[in-house]
Amino acid sequence: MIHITIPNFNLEKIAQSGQCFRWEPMGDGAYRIPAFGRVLEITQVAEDQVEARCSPVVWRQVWHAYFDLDTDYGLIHGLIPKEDNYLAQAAVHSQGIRILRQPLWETMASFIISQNNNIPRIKGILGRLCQGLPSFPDPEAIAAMGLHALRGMGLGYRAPYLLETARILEETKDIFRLPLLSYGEARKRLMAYPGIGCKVADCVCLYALGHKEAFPMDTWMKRIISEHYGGKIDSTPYAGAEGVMQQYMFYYARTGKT
DNA sequence: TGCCAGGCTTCAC
DNA sequence: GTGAAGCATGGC
Repeated sequence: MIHITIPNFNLEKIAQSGQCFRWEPMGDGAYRIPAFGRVLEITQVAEDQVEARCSPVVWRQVWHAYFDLDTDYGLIHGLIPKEDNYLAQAAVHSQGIRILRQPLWETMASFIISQNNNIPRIKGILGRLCQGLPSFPDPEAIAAMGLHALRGMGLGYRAPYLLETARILEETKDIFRLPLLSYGEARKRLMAYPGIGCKVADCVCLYALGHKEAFPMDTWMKRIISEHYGGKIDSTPYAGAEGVMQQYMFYYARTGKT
């Protein structure tokens, strides 16, 4: 068990921020977090303080990057223009959220499944997909499940998207290439996969590849921009951190009071 | 019950 | 290049 103090770190907010779908709440601020073939048990014990059930070495080698601990979120908050009231409020409300750096394939699969879907149902599908498995099924395992089984898990019309993407990923070995690409290159390459358009590609770029300039444009963001920014948002003041601001606005719109 | 969900593909035009 | 239809499913 290790005790760690981290500025801008709130497990519950991250859990509800819509970027991860397989965290298991254990009560009293504790979560079981599966990633990279491991499971981390971690508890929020105070503001910006957690206790994690792992060794310091594993924390440093695995979870440090997962929780994006090299990024100074205080610095990012400072980029918000004073006159941008909505974003300023969203950032205050969302303080503690970090952009996770999650496994690439799981993120691709999760956001293919997320399209035109709601979060409780996404979690249900992913839970069934991992049922009885020690970790998230790799592309080969998904391909082996076949269309019928995937449909049986509730993927609907997304089943062939996931199946084809799994097959192509196996062939291309893109799992090793995508992390080496720039944001623009990675986005373009991702969009060549069936079931991955600009929004899902941006989610993968942001939540798996660490490209914080990615700004996933979903129905919530479109509504926010329409209602609070006159239909067009200027993100140049916080260039390079667009994805973080997007996350704040998304979380605020979903959980904040009106 | 009907609407909607962290959209994408296809097909007009 | 832009716009609209169609898509499976179940949470609310």
